[in-house]
Amino acid sequence: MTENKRQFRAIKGTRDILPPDSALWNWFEQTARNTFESYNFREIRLPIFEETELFARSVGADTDIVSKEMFTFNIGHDAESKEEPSQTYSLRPEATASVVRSYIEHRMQTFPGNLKLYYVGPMFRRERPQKGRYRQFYQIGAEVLGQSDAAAIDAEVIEMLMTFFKRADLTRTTLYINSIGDKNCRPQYVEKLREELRKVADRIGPDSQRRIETNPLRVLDSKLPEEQAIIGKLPRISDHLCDECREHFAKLKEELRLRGIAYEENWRLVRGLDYYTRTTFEVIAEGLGSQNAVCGGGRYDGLVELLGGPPTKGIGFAIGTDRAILSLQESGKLPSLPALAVFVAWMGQAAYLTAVNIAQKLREAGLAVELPPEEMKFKRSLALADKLGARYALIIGEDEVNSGTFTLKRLADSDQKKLSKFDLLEYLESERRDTRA
RNA sequence: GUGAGCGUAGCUCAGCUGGUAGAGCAUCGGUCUGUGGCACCGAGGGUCGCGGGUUCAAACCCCGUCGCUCACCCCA
Repeated sequence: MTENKRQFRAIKGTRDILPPDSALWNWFEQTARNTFESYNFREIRLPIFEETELFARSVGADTDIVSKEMFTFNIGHDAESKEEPSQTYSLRPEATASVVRSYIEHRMQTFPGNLKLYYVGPMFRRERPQKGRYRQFYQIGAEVLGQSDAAAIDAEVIEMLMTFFKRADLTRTTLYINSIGDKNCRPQYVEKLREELRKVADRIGPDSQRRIETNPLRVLDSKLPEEQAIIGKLPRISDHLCDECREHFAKLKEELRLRGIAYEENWRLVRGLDYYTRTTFEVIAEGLGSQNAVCGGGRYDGLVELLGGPPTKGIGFAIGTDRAILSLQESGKLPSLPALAVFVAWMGQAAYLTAVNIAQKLREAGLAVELPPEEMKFKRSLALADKLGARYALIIGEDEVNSGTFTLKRLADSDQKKLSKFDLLEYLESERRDTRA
């Protein structure tokens, strides 16, 4: 094998986010941060790997995510690392488990009020990649943990989410909500659903048949056209919620209405993670493939206890950044992001010193400046400025050096003027303020 | 894990019934020693994903393999 010629490439399901896309990503994530902080959420930064057991316990050992989609590795098995005990770790497939682990570890129940946290970062699932699905993908998520399970919390979380989408100009989305009951009423419903499904088992596909025993709720989620009529006649959880859950769901809808949040009830909306209770919600967007959910979330009142913490209520969501960005790009409604402001077109060694100095000044003033490291032919210099998308070319040659001025040329319309150093700084700074606002 | 489609230059693609590769764009340079976008000229860049088979001859046909894409499952 001649390994020296081998081309390395990003491994399956991972990808590079290159400029100018990276600017769009930063803007999107920054918009989320700004929105969330206006709701008094604060950022938590978490490890990207944890003990495998944490995910098994929280997400659910029988879920696809844990049973076959985690990147898991062992350390401490070889002699060299004998200081550390043998451990099995996994790259996080989602972040709620880590937030809850951190909540318990740092006794955050002693923090004042409801704890409102958000996170931004990569997640890892070993699935077959397709449109809008990657093995390393990115999520922006938020969680509220505390003693209260008031429907107003659910509503505020959803309002915040939809407000963010609006600010990011990710419109043409649909919010679906549902309640899947709690540990009192859901098991009864699931049993009833199972009974009904057994009666029609011969008329549904093998996947759905299998789920009758493993996870009857998932049958409701089936997309097979031939199963739709049958599914439509199955008992609905909304008719089988206990009084508390029914009231909570009614309250949520009332809260959403008074906040002006448009939603659609979707009795077939079930979520794949074991820890959800009561409120579940999902946002789908246009311009995506079959993976069209850009956000999923719900309430998880038993999770903190399940992981060994005090009785605590919780709710949260996770936005799929890759998909949201994809939808944004498909919509064509992209924001105009800061580009190169000034290209310094200098000629001759006499101008070089001036060029270096003014570049420093302009950068200090917050402008993006490109200073060619080597002398270029003037014509090529302007051509390059154009190709780099600069708004201005700052021309410094013999004339300018002799007269102590600068020639500023606006590339868009070729408008050109001679300015003193003071006027130049003044002019560009005010121009920057105007375009930023 | 399952299925389908596709792999020719950095990108988008052409290449007829098999005769050992081309265009546009992009990049770099020239026409053009202080004025970009245009035009013209030129250059670099490809073991046609890889391996095997059939054939006098394979980018093209056959088999295998790898990769990518989309879909299923499931999920953001």
